[in-house]
Amino acid sequence: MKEHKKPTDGELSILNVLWQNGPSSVRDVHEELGTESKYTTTLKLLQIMYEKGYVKRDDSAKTHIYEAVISREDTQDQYLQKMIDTVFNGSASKMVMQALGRHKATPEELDEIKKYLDDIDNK
Amino acid sequence: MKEHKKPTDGELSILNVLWQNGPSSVRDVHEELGTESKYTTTLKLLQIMYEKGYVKRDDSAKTHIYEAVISREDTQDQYLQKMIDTVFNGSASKMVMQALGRHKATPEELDEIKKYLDDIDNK
DNA sequence: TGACATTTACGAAACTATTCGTATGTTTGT
DNA sequence: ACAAACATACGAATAGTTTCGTAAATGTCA
Repeated sequence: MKEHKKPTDGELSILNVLWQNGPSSVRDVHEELGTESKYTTTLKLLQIMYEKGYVKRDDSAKTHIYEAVISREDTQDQYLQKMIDTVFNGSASKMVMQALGRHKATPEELDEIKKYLDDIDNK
Repeated sequence: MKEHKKPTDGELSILNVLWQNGPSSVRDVHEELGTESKYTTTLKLLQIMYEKGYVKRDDSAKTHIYEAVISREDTQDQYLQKMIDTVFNGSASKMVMQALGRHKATPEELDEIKKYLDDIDNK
């Protein structure tokens, strides 16, 4: 729940891999990314993320294993908060409605969201 | 509905002023921003935004007047789409529920969203 | 062992965004 | 007209991110 700075785009794509797959080697991450860029680029990024405290690593073996330290939810919250503040003038509801309007959520999704809203009310 | 690249943070803060206040001089924008940075920084940013086609300008008088070309809604959509894709794995409903979850929305806003959902149903 | 593959470490280039200093041009007021 | 105030143009410094080349260390296997 600490406050980290918002990860960069490159860092975020790596975090997505770590959140999805759990602790991974640099090579695992690199291949999962399926990126054009070189292996050492992924390595460098992970090293930077380590210095920033976004990931921890097990370097007891030759091949280091990296693991996300910041949670997906907290990171999502950081992005959400910033977007609400800077793009939607602080209005979460505007953002939500815009998202529902243009992305044509399925009826099932809309029902799910309604239920969710009712749950919030009944608390 | 054209496709521009996503504005940078600095550009976005300027666009917010232009959307809010309409066509404005550099000085108007600069003062409205209330930023620490110098006047020429705001000027430079606006000139760059002009080159990128984010704004148009009336330079018939000494003091140029800038006006947003890209719409607030389209820009919001660009940010939303990117965030949904990169942070919420493509799920708009996940994003919505996370946004509503952590007291980011007031009870009034929640009601507003409910109404909005009902409207969608009844059509 | 010795050649080869794999991995980390490190420095620097490339790119982008932001910031500002300075030069130059234009308007205003006396 | 002339000085002061204000505006734009422009180049360059700064800062952050991403990229990669190269070197050094470690592991593999015939």
